[in-house]
Amino acid sequence: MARKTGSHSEITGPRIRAAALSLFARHGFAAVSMRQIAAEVGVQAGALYLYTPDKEALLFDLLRSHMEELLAAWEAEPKPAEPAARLDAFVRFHIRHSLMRTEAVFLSYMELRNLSPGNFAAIGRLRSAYEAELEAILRAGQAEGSFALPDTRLATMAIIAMLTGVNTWYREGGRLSRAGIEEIYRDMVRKAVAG
Amino acid sequence: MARKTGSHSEITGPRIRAAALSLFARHGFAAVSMRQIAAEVGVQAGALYLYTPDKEALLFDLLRSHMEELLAAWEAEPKPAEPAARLDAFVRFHIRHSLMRTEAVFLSYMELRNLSPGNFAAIGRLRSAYEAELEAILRAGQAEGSFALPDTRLATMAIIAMLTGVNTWYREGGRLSRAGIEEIYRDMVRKAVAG
DNA sequence: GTCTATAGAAAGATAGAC
DNA sequence: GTCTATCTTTCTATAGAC
Repeated sequence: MARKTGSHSEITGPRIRAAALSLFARHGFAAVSMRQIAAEVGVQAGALYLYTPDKEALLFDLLRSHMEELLAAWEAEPKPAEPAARLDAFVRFHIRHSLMRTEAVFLSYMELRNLSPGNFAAIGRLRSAYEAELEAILRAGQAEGSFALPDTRLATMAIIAMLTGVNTWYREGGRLSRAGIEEIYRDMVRKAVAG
Repeated sequence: MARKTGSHSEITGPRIRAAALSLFARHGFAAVSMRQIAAEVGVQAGALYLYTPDKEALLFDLLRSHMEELLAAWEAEPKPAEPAARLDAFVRFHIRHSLMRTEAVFLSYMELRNLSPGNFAAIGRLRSAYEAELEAILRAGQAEGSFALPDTRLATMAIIAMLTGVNTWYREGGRLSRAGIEEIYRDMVRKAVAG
C-alpha cells in the first residue's frame, strides 16, 4: 500500500476544477493565470498539467460539466404534463438551479468566446438543447390555447434571460428568500405568456 | 500651418477608443493586448499611451461614456406622463438603444470586474441611476393601480435583464425586424406587470 | 505625434530530479 | 504525483530618436 510522497490524484483533480471555476468566475478566464490556480490548490503550476492538457481544456471541462449537469437535473425533475404547470416547474427549477451554481452560470454566459470553435459549438449545442426544453413547453401551451405568444422563439430567449438575470443581483441573506423569488418570477412569467 | 509628421491627435484618439471597444467586446478585456489595439488602429503600441494613462483607464472611459450617453439619450427621449405609456416608451427605448450599441452593452455587463474598486463604484452609480428610471415608472404605475407588482425592485431587475438579453441572440438581417422585436417585448412586459 | 527599441515582469508550458 | 528550474513567448509601459 506504499504510496509515493504527495500522491493525491483522486482529490487534487476536483480541487483544481473547483479553484479554476471560482477564479474564472470572479476575474475572468483570461485574467487568471495557471500559477494563481495552482496557488489556490496548494500545488506548483507544473502539477496542473497532470490533470489538463492546457488552460482552455480546463475551461471547456467546466462549461461542459455544468451544461450536462443542468440537463440531467432538469431531466430528473418531476414535470407535470400540463403546459402551464410545466412552465411553473421550469421557472422554479431554473432559478433554483442558477442560484445553486452561481459561478458556473456566470462562466457559461461570459467565457464562451474563449473557447476554440469546436469547443464553442459543443457548448452551443448543449445550451440549445436546454433552451429547446422551454421552447417545447411554450409551443405546447400555445397549441393548447393556454398561452398567447406572437413568437415562441423570442419568448423562450426573453424568459431565460429574465430568469438567469437573478444571478446578477441576488445576494445570500438579502431582502428576499429564494422561495419568495421563485414565486415572484413564476407569477411574472405566467402573466407574460398568458392569453 | 506646418504640422509635424504623422500628427493626427484629433482623429487617433477616437479611433483607439473604437478599436478597443470592438476588441474588448469580442475577446474580453484581459484577452486583448495593447499591441492588438495599436495594430487595429495602425500605430505602434507605445503611441497608445499618449491617449490613455493605462489599459484600465481605456476600459473605464468606454464604460463611462456608454453609461452617460445612455442616460442622456433617455433624458432626451419623449416620455409620456402616464405610467403605462411611459413603460412602453422605456421598453422601446432600451431595446432600440441596446441594439444600436451592442458592443458597449456587452462590455458593460461583462467587464466591470476588471475595474479598480473606485472605477467599479463609479460605473455602478451610473447603472443604478438608469435602473432607477425604470423603477420610478413601475412605482408610479403601482401607486396608480395600473400595475400589480409584489416587488418593484425585483420587477425592475427582471425587466432590464429580459430586455438586455436581446443582445445575446439578435443578429442583423434575422427573422424579426427591430420594430417587430420592440413590439413583442413591449407586449410581454405590459402583460407581466399588469394587474 | 509617432516611431524604434527595450526594460522588466509575467505568462503558458515542459524537463527532469525525487 | 509533485517539485524546482527553466525555455520561450508575450505582456504593459517607458525612453529617446526623429
